Amino acid sequence: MKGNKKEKILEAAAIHFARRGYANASLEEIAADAGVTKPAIYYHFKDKAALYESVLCSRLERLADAVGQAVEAHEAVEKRVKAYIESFGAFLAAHRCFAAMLSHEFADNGRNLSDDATRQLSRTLGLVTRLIDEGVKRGVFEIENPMVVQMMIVSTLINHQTTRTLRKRVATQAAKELGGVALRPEPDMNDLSKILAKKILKLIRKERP
Amino acid sequence: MKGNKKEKILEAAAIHFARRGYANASLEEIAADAGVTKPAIYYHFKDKAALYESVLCSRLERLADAVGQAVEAHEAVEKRVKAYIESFGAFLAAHRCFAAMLSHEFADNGRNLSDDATRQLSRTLGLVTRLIDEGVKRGVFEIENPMVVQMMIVSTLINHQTTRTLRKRVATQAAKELGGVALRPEPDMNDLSKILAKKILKLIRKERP
DNA sequence: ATATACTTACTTACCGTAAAGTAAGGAAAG
DNA sequence: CTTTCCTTACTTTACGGTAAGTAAGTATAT
Repeated sequence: MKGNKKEKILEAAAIHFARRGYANASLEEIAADAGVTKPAIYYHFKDKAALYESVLCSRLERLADAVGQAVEAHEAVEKRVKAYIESFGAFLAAHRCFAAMLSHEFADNGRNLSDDATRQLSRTLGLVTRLIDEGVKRGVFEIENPMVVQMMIVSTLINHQTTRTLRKRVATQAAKELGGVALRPEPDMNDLSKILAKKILKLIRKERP
Repeated sequence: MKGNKKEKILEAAAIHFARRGYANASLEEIAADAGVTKPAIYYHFKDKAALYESVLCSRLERLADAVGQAVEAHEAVEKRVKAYIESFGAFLAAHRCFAAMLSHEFADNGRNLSDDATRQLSRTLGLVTRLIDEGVKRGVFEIENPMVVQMMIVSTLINHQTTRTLRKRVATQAAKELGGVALRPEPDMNDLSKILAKKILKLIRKERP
């Protein structure tokens, strides 16, 4: 009898934390989905917070690694920014629960982020700021406030993923209201990150007349 | 003594719903902050959902009105888009709880949005899509997917407001990690919406060479 | 080889707390 | 003296967490 139950718990926990956020996810439901009882969770994890930490931190770490590697594969700052955005998008597309967990954490002002989680998150967020600074220093980028660009990249990517079904509901509502406005097709995550990368670069590229 | 307690309840509720989201806001705490007891809430509102609805819907309605009026004050599509973004930003700046409530709702996929709330939200979100379409039809804008632009505008504005303190924490963390990187000043909401409007217009404006 | 001791990986049954919601009654205003 | 507005005291439910027990396997001693 191997410890595959622990993996099952982690998988179920990711789904529930993504759907309801930390506080509203129920350990009983997580246990049920994992095919165990609640105390089995306490056998593997100290408490609810430790389970959450385990689920979230592993992903934050992998994200920071993935984005870091993607960026390092290029030399030119423009390519690096493009790689950042696209690899961020690819990661979110591949780990669907993760964007929702981050979204809850953002809404909660990081209430449940441990120091370790904060550190991993800052690895990812700090990188784009450094990239932009680098570009500005080299005279390739021109920008008023790098913070704004960071926000545009990160929140667009994350919200696109998490608000998918809500947007559909709102769009349906709007179509009904205005009568016969066609629902338009939505770009998937990889399309989005490509479009976004192009647009962001257009925004920050220094124009040389 | 007229029903000023009801107003107090609504104010306290807005703060708590903004901080913790619908499910995690406690009626007991709301009542305490409003200077009444919990059953007083039940005297004025049918249940928790009705209180939430009342808090959220009034703001969604006012937002849709404010943005609609700001847009109608202009003729040219470019000015209209600018007015949209800046009035949206101004509204968020003036109603600080509101962005956080929306943020929670986004993270929750609109789980607690009533039909009425969804309708009000779609008034605001649908408007920007129509503006962009209009611009494209008139040959002023050029764009691959209006959805992406909508996301960039709305999620940037909302997340900027709600993640303020989290960003500070992350930035502090990053500064410590890298040693001596200066914390940069953050734009306030009105600066942000002005910068954002300029950038978004730059993005979607059709270039005529 | 087999009995003993111990560990792993759980389960059943329970506790304390906090939350939504309610029943019943009281003060104050007209 | 009735309506409005609120309180005290309660019920119910769901949750995080725990105490205690147990089946199955492993290591050790004889």
